[in-house]
Amino acid sequence: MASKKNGSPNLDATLEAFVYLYAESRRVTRAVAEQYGLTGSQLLVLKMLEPVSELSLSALSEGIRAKNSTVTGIIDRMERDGVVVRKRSDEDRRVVNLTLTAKGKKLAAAVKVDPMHLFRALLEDLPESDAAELERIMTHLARRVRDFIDESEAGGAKDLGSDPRLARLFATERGRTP
Amino acid sequence: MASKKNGSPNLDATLEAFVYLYAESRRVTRAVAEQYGLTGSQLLVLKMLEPVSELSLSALSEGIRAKNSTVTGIIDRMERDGVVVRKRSDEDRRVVNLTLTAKGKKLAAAVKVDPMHLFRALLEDLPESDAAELERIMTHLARRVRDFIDESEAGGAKDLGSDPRLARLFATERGRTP
DNA sequence: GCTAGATACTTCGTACGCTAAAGGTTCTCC
DNA sequence: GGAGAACCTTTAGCGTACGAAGTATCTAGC
Repeated sequence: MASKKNGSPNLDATLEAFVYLYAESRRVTRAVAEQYGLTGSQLLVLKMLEPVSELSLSALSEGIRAKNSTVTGIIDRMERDGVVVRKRSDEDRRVVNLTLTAKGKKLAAAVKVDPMHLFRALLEDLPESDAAELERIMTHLARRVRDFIDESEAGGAKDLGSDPRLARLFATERGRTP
Repeated sequence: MASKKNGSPNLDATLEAFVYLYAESRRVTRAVAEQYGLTGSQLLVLKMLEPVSELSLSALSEGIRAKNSTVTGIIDRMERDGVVVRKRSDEDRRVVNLTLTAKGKKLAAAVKVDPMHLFRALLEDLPESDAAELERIMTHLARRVRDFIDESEAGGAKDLGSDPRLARLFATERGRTP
């Protein structure tokens, strides 16, 4: 059932499922965030700040994989809404630390969901052996991607799109049907 | 290695991997699209139009899970760039059908990559049994999410965020550590 | 045939995310 | 003390996204 006759599993089905889950997770995250007057990114930031006392803007940028200037804007709006406050660090006065306000903490506690909670609920319904398999495979995939990206960036190729290794990875030498 | 002592697999690791793959896939898609003067959404549209002779704007909207007014804008820009053309349907003159121009087709052929191609390459490197397992589990997950969403929407709950069933799914009754 | 309502799409207004480039402040290290 | 690095903000511009309102067209029901 999971394999095709010719012995190779149906990658397209896996990819399709992945794409679908990816698209739907965005929608759901957005819908949930909206209930609390937040955007998807803001919910993400809220949940990243919740467990820590404070976090620098750069650290946050890295966490949500966005540029500093993007995060500045997101934090501007969250500060305007009284959810978060900026505070200059005393150790290093270049650094801006972010903390949730009382309102922000209350909000974070009210949103009893991390962005991927729908999947968490579904994962918890999986047979245990499946969950174990999935964990093993997914973490393996993530590690491979991470290694690849790290390697790319260490090589100084800041523009991922023009990385020759990416081009190689993306080249359709296996001749998938067009 | 895949299970924790108490018998339940480590869902957090799976989720973390998923989130990571999700974020990275966005970045990579974007980077690849950029090489061809496209945005991520435009690449998606291109690849959706490539295999068909024409597609209505509504059908496309549904395909990429966006609203008509959003897609109108995306198509505006792609038409401006000479990649795609609009044509009123003859059967139903309300309908606008979309077709790739010669330039669009050439572009689609040049971008030998669907947005998830990085993952395809990685998946192809997986041991076959893993790929089979992953397919089974992922399609199962996707089916469950899809059923859930369909059911939600059939019930007339257009605002997903306020769907009581979602709220239930998202409720942290299992008491994850905050 | 004609009207009421549904459907397909566009337009408009608003907000957000994202980037590159340039600039201010502060730190570090020689 | 000075050069350069690190952290953050500002600015300008584009693309994405949505809801609400508007136009054109189709379909049912009378």
